[in-house]
Amino acid sequence: MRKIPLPSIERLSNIYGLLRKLEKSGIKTVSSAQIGKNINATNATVRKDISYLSMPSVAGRDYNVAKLKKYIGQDLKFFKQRKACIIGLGRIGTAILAYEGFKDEGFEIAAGFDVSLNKIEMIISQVSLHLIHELESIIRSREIEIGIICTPPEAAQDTANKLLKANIKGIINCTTAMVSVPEEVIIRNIDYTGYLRIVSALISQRK
Amino acid sequence: MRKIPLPSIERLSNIYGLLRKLEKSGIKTVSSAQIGKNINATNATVRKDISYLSMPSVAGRDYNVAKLKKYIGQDLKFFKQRKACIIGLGRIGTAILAYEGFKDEGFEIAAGFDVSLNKIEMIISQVSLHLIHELESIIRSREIEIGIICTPPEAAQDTANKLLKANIKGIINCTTAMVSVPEEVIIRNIDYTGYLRIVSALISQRK
DNA sequence: GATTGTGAAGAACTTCACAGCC
DNA sequence: GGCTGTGAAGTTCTTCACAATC
Repeated sequence: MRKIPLPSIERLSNIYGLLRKLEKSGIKTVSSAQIGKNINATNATVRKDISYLSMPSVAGRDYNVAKLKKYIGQDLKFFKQRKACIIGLGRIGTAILAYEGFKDEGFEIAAGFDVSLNKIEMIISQVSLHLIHELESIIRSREIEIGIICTPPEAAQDTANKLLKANIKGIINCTTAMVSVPEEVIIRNIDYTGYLRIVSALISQRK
Repeated sequence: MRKIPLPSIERLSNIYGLLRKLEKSGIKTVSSAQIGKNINATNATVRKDISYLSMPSVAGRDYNVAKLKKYIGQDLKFFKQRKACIIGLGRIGTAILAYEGFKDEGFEIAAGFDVSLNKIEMIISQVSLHLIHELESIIRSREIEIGIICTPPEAAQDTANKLLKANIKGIINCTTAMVSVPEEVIIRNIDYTGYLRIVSALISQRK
């Protein structure tokens, strides 16, 4: 298996999500064109993406949903359960905390952190909640790989630094602040304002 | 001004967000390297991005924060106030509804929609809330350009179709479902599970 | 010395186009 | 006929490298 281009990894991740849904609704086969329509890509792009996988080829007919899902899962290591934690238990943090769907997808929210003892005591959750100063030791002891930052924007970089110290492998930054990390740490930003800006800019360009 | 590449538009949007923060903290100038560090890009990329703007060039010294911000805002049309609406008033929908920061960024949440009359009556918000069947008429009459889908995933495509019928220009899809739209409509997905997957896949590739 | 600006080179990604398969 | 698989072509994006500026 050669190195998969980054955009292909992102699309394959999306295709994987699509295949899960198709499987649940009992659909057995799917074409590159159908996949493309769902993930907003061309059929050629989809086929190329799939060609990076180690899946043995059966040209000429639609993809077998279960098989394709298996190979994406295998090559992108989705079968390995990963642990994440949430830092900052405001509205967004608690919304993510309450979401039940992660487990089913192979992710476990293994801890939540906040600076406020009050919040930690008040919030009802299956997830164990802790004060921020316990962050490093808990991440290390529970082998948490991904940190989801939901703090106020002012605290974002500081939180990221704490995560880096605990040797985190990936960060999802849900604040409006930009956070900088060393090149080897994976980071994605989920910033509603940022998305509104990008959509707005693209709307302008269209005309 | 020539056509700006899409990745450049995304980065310029982020740079704009950064400049806003720098301006607020009283910082007057910034270098391409500093910007790059904040948005996770190289200095060359940052300079290239900026070169697409209509800003007159002053080689040799750091960028003037206010001036750069002005030109990005002008060229990407951030000064035009845009209206958005939220469809689906669950946890995420109401969290976005409650967020105060959009107005300050030139975005107005001009309406919220849900299928449940109970929710519409119970939720306390400055934003006017309506039943879903009013979607099209309100989008048209209030000139809403962007729809933020926060419904359960099963309802996502259906909601998108309704938005398309109302001639929406951009969609931010916050469900785990993939939504397909015609090419001329801008769409971005904010899917926590999807981001976890992508981060997870990239962590695997790193090793 | 440190910075920007930018044509040109290079790298990465997408699409084409058609052989091969069902 | 409609599908996949893929080398090759084409396109887009990023980085280099260095002149110009402060």
